[in-house]
Amino acid sequence: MDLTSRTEHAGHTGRSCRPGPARDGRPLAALAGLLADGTRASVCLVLLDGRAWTAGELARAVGVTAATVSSHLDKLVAGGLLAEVRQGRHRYVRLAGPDAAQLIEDLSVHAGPPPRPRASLRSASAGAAMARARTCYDHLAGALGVAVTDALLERGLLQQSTGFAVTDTGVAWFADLGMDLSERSGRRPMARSCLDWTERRPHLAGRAGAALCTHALGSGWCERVGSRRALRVTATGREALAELLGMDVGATLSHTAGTA
Amino acid sequence: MDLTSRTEHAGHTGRSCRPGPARDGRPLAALAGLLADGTRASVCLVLLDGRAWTAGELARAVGVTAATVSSHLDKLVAGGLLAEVRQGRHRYVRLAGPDAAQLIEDLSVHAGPPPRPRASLRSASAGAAMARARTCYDHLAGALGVAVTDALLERGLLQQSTGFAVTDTGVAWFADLGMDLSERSGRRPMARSCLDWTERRPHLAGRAGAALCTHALGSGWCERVGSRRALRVTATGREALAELLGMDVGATLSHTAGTA
DNA sequence: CCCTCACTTCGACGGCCGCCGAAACGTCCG
DNA sequence: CGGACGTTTCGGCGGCCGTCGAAGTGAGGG
Repeated sequence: MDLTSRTEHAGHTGRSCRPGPARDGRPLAALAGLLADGTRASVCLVLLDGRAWTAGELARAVGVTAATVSSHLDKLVAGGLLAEVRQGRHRYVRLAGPDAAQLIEDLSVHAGPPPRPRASLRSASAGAAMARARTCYDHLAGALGVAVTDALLERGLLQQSTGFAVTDTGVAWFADLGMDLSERSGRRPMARSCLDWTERRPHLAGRAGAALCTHALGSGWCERVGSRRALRVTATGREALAELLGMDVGATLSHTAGTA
Repeated sequence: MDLTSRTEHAGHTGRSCRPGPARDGRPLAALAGLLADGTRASVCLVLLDGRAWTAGELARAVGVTAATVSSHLDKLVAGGLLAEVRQGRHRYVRLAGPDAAQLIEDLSVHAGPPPRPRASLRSASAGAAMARARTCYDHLAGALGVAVTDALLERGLLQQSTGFAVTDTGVAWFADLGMDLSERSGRRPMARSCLDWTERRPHLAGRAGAALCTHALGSGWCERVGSRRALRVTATGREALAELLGMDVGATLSHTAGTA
């Protein structure tokens, strides 16, 4: 209530009140509050695979009642983090968009488990050890994502400054594979950097990352394993990655993380 | 009941029901929880000015008791978002670092007031209308920050791909002003893009942004107005910006936003 | 040495929120 | 049409948390 009066004050004059308008923190708090619950946070992390899940699936995945997850979904949808599609007696939800996915990713990184010292940062992307392949919302992640990104950088198809930028030759490379990166979709950048939890290294996201992931799945380079985010690189995928990017994808790709 | 039994099942075995370990959302929730309170969020937004505030100042700024703010500071410090320095009977707190500032900025943008249609995006950076100058953690923001960024881009000192990158000539330009950008401080990028609330346009942050802001304040280009984030461009600053960047900084800089 | 002041601790109040089981609602299917 | 199933609503329980005033702690200053 003290809070209320203060806000009325500052709220009406916009942001330009005298010495201490103290920009209202409630919108921020409302957004943060959506993720401030362990169950809701888990739901969002599960949805980072970029696909739509039904309410029941999510309930089982995070270990709560359908009733509980239902109310959580209400909040997440109302808060704009999730989008829903009702189909018959099913309620499908997915992340509202790349923005929401990015937000959750960012927070996850900051909240990350106490910065555990990594064994060998380099060896993780060194070919044989690249077991962990998966998707992150709509692009490739895990060791596979990092390795592909490294390969793109090495071949001059991608450039790293602050984030990533697709070079001219890179655009041509994508075009050769039937991916037109020029068409802008909303405000989404062509390339952007995404830091994931397991690798702690940036990998390619943005329109280019999404296109590459779609292509990888569509042309049989990778296939989903189980019902989650895990991927497996197929034989044709190994060939394609070797030919197109000079990557040496070991045979260890059969075991993937995140499933059993 | 089928559902029920399955849920008990999942509940007791932790969250590791077969197909999905369903990464634990609690770390994320804990971090989000820090900002999920209106008062704590307000405190963090106030601290975005990059300076250290005492507990009492913050209490007055956000309109709560000293006792209340004290407990909030405990949590924010424990959560790693704030750093504190005890000096005599004062407790100074500031944001823990650029990471924390960036996190709060990002969330603020997402939580931003319903995407209000901007009047004229371009005119806002057009010289005479650049009244709103301020700092954002440790770099220039507001219309001034955007205008300076635009000028840097126009002169080829900065390049925009996904984010920002300082060009070679840009590094030399900074060096001429006595700023050595080569020294890496931690993992902070040389240049990065920061999107602030008021302009809704990216401006220069990162090491280069911080160096420029420090230089602007140190060499008298700008001076703080009041006790908050607002800045005023001085006469010498106008000259310098005109000479070095060809900027036409109107005389309207005397009125600034955020103070009176 | 005492008074002031900034801050912290304590206790208590109140409210909000996540959780569940049970029951209701719709849809799909046989 | 009736039964199964996914989802939602409802009621109620329990716990956590933000808030304050009052008392306590400790540093500064006269």
